[in-house]
Amino acid sequence: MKHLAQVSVVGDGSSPFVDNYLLYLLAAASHSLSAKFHTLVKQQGISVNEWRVLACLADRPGLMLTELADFVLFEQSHLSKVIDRMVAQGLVERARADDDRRKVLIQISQTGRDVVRPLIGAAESHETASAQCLSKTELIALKRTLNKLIGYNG
Amino acid sequence: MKHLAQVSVVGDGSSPFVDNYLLYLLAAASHSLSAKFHTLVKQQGISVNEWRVLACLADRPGLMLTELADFVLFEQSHLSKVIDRMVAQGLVERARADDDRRKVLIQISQTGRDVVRPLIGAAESHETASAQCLSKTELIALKRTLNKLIGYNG
DNA sequence: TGATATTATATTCCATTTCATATATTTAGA
DNA sequence: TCTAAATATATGAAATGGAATATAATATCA
Repeated sequence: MKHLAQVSVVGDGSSPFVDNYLLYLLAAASHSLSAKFHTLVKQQGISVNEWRVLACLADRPGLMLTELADFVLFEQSHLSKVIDRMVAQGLVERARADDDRRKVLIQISQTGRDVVRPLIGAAESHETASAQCLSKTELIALKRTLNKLIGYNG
Repeated sequence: MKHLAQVSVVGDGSSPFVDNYLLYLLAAASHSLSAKFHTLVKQQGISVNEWRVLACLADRPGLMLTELADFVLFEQSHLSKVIDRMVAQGLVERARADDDRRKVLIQISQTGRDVVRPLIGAAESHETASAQCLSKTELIALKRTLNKLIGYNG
């Protein structure tokens, strides 16, 4: 992505709006950092959506579908279809909750774990490489700030 | 979006991966900050894509299609279709460049300007509200850091 | 100049995603 | 308990998005 200009950091209401617009900067940063890693993921034969689901499930096996959807930032109906495909591939399994038979709990399979483990390693390397332009302090501050924003705008 | 846990800021390789993964935090922040504003945009009868195009064009009228696509983070073929719809709505116009008749320059129309102006105001208010949880210093540092990342991973 | 390569955009085909709604289960209240 | 409301997920139709490719214009170079 070509970022066409670096402009003032504090908005004064006059000059270009988008360049200093927080939502744009977040989207652009997310987009440009993702590009290379997503290419790598696809080369492993799994889609970006599948990677996201697997990475979340590696941390939190057995989330119900709606919780997982919130976590991976998908629409519920969308996740339901993504899970269809992943079940077909043997990456995850659906299970009904005992206490509430409406709930579908998503379990990562052994295959899923085998697929995701090396990708998590690759993601960590990629993060390190992508953030080479930041000091360790800056990176920590960035993450702290992003967490604040996420919590505040939940 | 429900952020399920706040975990350590520095990755130690053991505990949950995703919660401290930069790409996830960027995507999650982008997602949760966008939600309310995107609802507002749609209530004005324009799509999020149209808003993005108009906001960029307000700053940079007359970009060629590919440049605009890079800027708004769309695929070229996708933007071509979005522009079709926007031309039909009278929001923008296509013009061939004199110096190179392959190039299509996208011009924002007066209607487009009228539509986007109040939305830019709304976007500014929304940004201020969303970032209430940050100090002014933190917000400036965040934007500076995001710009660094965008530049480094261009 | 003529042939070839490159660049910019549009189009086609197909997968993905969303919106609205249906189905199933549970909860709350009369 | 019975009924209505609420919740969780799935499904179908329609819109959107992306990869590959077609078309058109320009650039390169023998």
